[in-house]
Amino acid sequence: MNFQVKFDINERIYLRNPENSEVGKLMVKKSIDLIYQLGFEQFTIKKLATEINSTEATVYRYFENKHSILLYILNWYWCYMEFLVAYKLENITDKKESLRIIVHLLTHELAGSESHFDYNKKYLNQIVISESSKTYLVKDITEINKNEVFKPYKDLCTRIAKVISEYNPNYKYPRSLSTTIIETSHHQQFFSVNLPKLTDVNSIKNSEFTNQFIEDFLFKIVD
Amino acid sequence: MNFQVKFDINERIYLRNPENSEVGKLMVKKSIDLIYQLGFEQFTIKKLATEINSTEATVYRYFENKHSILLYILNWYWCYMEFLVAYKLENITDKKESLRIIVHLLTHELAGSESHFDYNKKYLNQIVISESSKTYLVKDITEINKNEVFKPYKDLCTRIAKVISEYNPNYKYPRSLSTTIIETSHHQQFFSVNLPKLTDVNSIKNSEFTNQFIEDFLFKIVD
DNA sequence: TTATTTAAGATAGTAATACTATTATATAAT
DNA sequence: ATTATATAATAGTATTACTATCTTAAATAA
Repeated sequence: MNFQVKFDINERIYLRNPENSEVGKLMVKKSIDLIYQLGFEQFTIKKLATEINSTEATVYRYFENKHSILLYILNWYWCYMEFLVAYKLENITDKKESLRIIVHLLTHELAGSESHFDYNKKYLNQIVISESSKTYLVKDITEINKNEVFKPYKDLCTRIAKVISEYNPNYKYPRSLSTTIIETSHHQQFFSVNLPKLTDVNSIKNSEFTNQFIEDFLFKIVD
Repeated sequence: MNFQVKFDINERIYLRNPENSEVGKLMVKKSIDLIYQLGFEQFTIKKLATEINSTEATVYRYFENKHSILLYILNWYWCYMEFLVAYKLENITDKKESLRIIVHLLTHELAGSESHFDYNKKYLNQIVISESSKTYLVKDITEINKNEVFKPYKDLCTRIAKVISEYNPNYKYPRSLSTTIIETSHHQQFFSVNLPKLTDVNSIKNSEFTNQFIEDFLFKIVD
């Protein structure tokens, strides 16, 4: 079975919906490729324009600035992750198993077709790990937040918090625990690859290590 | 009682030691003020030069680029934090109490004189919360890490991990747990102020909330 | 005291970036 | 056939992250 999912990304993130044109779609896809390759700081609108055989002016007709492009990508990811959580938890009654599935989803690469039209899931995963905090660690966070651009992240957090509360209704910090496992899955994966002394990785794959670490601590907390 | 502490910051972070001159010291102090006020992205060498009544050329004689200035500030913080942990844990035999002290230190503002010569501790604290991850979430992390610029962070991690292992020698992930409580103290404080829906803050102060959350979380894991 | 070293200040300049504005052209809808 | 709309092409601005050079002031050594 194979299917595609589409999400309505918050209109206030873009000036013109990139989903509605070929250049627009190419723009987002190539942004993912470039941010993965160069890192967000070295990624520029000029480089993106060159990559899509177009001009800076065209890019600026879709996005106000490069921060908006990152936000767009992350919004897509948060929506996709929430969809995946909902999908994979369907018909699972065992709440322990539900939590295990969530941790697995958060710590492993997104599955998905690697077609030419699709976003590169491996790249997207790396962007989430290395760049996602740059969407909110900005001085004008309050202004940006007014546009509800973090709603998909909050929704994902809410959904996970709900499962935590169903598993243990007495646990006092379901939302904070939810964001902690999300953020921890990012920084432990980053550290285990780049600054391994900050972790306890051994020979196993970093995603597997992070999965084990988070599963271990999650159940110690909620049990 | 009042005393000052000095740390030998890794020589590879600066070109000329800012501690050895008045402009140098002023440069670091004003960088803290400006990064706090503007955020790291809006902070520029030009603005810093103007602030210290000097020129960009002078700043560049001390630091290669603005990333190095952030690294210098964070290195100072990590050294200071490790010193504080060592100092506050002196003569404490109860390991549970030791862990409580560590969590308190990580989640509360640094104490310290607010003299004109000292770094502004309130600002420094905010920089640690909002900007510290930008020291390592960069594409050239591998290159940068070769200069041992993250040694103070690793040392802090090692020291906390040691206390965790002394408390519970069977716990398998002391280093990862150590970095997790450090990083969690940052993002939960940030979220509780700026994106409170991602947390469970109520009316209490965000540092107090974060302290309670992490203490609860830590002891459920290591007990 | 004089000579030498050293750091800071003043000034200028470059390449890259994040935009904005304008016009011409191609395409699609009416 | 006309109109609306999007894109491409081009140009331009302000800011930034640097680099280079030259002068001046101060500290140090002979």
